[in-house]
Amino acid sequence: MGNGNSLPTKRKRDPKGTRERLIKAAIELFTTVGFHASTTPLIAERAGIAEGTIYRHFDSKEHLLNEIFRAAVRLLAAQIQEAGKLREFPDRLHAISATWVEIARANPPLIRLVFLTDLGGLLDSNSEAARESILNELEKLMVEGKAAGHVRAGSARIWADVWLRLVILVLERSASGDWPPDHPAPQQVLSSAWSAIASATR
Amino acid sequence: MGNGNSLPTKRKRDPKGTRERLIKAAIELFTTVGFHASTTPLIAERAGIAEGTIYRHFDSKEHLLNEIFRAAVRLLAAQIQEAGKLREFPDRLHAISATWVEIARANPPLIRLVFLTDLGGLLDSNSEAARESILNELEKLMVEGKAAGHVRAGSARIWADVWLRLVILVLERSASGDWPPDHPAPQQVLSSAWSAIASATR
Amino acid sequence: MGNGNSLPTKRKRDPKGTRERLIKAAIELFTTVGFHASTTPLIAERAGIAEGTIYRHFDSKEHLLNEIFRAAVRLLAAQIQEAGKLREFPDRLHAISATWVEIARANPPLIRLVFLTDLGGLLDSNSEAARESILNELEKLMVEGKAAGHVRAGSARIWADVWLRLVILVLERSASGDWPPDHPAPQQVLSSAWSAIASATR
Amino acid sequence: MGNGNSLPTKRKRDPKGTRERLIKAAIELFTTVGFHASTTPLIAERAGIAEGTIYRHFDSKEHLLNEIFRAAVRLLAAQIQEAGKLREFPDRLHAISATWVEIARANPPLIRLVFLTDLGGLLDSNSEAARESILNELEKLMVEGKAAGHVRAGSARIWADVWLRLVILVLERSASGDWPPDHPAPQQVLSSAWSAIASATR
DNA sequence: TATGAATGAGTTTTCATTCAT
DNA sequence: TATGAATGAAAACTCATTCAT
Repeated sequence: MGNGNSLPTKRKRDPKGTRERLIKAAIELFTTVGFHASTTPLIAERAGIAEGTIYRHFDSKEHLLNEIFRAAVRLLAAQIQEAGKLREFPDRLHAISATWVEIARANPPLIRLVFLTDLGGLLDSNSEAARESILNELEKLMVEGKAAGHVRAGSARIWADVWLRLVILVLERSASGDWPPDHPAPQQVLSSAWSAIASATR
Repeated sequence: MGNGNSLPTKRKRDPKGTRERLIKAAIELFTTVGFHASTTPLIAERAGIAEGTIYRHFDSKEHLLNEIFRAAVRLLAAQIQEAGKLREFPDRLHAISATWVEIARANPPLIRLVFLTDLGGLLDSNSEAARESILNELEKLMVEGKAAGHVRAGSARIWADVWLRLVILVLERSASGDWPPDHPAPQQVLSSAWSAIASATR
Repeated sequence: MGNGNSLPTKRKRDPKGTRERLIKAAIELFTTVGFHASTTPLIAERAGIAEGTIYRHFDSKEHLLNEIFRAAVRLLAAQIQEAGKLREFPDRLHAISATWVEIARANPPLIRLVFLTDLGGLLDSNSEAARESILNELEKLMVEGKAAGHVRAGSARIWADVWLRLVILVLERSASGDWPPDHPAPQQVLSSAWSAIASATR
Repeated sequence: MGNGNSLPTKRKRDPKGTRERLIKAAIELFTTVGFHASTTPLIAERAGIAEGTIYRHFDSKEHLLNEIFRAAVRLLAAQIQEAGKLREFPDRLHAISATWVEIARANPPLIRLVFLTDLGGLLDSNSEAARESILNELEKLMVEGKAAGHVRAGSARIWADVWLRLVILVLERSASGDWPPDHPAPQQVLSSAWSAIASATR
């Protein structure tokens, strides 16, 4: 729907941004129609560049995907690090989910790429490791949360996964616009996610 | 390698079974390597039939996928209906998850097809409706659960989704064999799923 | 030069011969315009088949080349074997060159493929071995020729190569039609080839 | 304005030499990997210049090939002229082959380009004429050799070709390093080449 | 019903060449 | 003169689908 550009017949030079436009077009397509349906002619057209130009910037379509993916993961993982600086365990989880939700609203494709698009078999080992790192970081947090008596008995890894899945639900709906900032659902689900992993402290 | 000859050395006739074998091969491939990587030559080879034979039974590869998908959904949805006959709300949820976990262990591809494989853009409207029906049925259950004071405040639909996502986590690990029947994690996560949606009633 | 076929607009089925026509078209193109200029669309068009059909018969363009090449080499090598049955050394060489010249006249592309077309880097190890086998067989002959006092001092391998190069000159001109059967040059050059390797017997 | 940045970390200026380096890189690549595999990115990289710079010096890749080829042929043809000054016919042939062998050892790519690399279809008419000129010059020599009773009966053109082919064998092996200066084979083959074309006088 | 050779549109990728700087 | 990002036509190859048998 409406990409504002309109350079008909003779596009030739936009002083800067070929690579940026390529990445933007690719991430949008990958996260909407999927990797296979994002053909190189389509990506090029959406980016307003020639098909061959893709290969000046990336070795292959898979390489393009992996580079974009890792950049996205890095951004999200950085938020976990940042939250680690807070004192209280629940505050950390809040901080992470809050920032991620903001990102989901500001940049839905990024969230979709990392959490919603099925990239099975397309990610290289570096990318898989990057993806793992998110769960690993969350797991570390959960270990500390357990030590502080906040988290249920059971594997910290599992609670990291449980919490993440419910957060992803929130991100998904936030990214789609179904749950705008003033909607009550995000808070409800995040609170529910907390209940899912919290120890039944009295 | 073309053995153009015709020495029926191998399999030739299973009077009943061409269609079954085709479906089995397709579901296994779709859920392991994905729809695009499941090429018709590959499906045919795995099913032990000729490529052209696929089109005796299904109009297209997408049609094949959709038929299989709907059959799988129907099976799972039936368990919800079945559980609806039980009196107590929590028992119903237990019954559903328990049966699904059994299915996941007995027939991992089926569970993968419905819950784990990304089929974005490949499902027709009938199939999408079938998929929706699972959430719709769960939602109905949640409505009743709310009426009985078991479920948190908030949209029943949301709690259906929350509960389902955590159950899917269990199904995923059960289907993969990571969590065998005697593993404690399934019970922990299912209990966690209940906490996620349960009202804090005493 | 004029492939006599003429099935316009709607070619569809020629009861037999797809593979044969493909091979014929390929060998003609490889030996006239070269491997790189023999594009798959061109080969297909010349063979009167669809481009994709090439790949039902051969894994790749290189595979196609190698299969054709080896078949051609086998044919030529067989003539050396055959000649080995003759008693006298000079008769053997005569027999080989005579048969090869016949082949060159009857099937110029075959000779071109083996001896004239530059296939550097395109042949797989099997094909290279096949090509070597021609020189190896000739070398064996030369060893016997030396033992019988017919061949000059020096490495038998070298005299095999020397003799072959001059025979190739004859084959080249015979294949091109420059030297028809009644032309004196072939005999002159073959006699010259003999002088090149013959010991200065008194 | 030069290039905006300015960290002359690498090579930058060989005031004289861009064209030379380009030619050197091209001839090496053409004669080792072939014309098609000698891509412009590769040539440019090997020459240490930018891809676009090739087109400052040559209209096209084919043009580049042809210019190089003609320069090489001119060098070799000059040796024939030079040898023409000698009195005796056999000395002339000796002189030519000796100089060429030296060139083959000093500059293998040059010899490969003219005699060994298959350039079918890539040479323009000027280049073809240049290539012909070598045979023409040799033919003239052979005509004189016949007049002096040194050369066999038959077309002088043919004996030029016969002699050349065996000399090429020597050049090939000398260029590859298989036959170093002290190896006996070159003399044997050159003597054999002489036998191939010499009249059976005496 | 089953076959499998044949199809041809479509895919990713390469590369000689151009042109604004 | 030199650069190198951008181009776009063309290459090899794949695969869902058709159809004569």
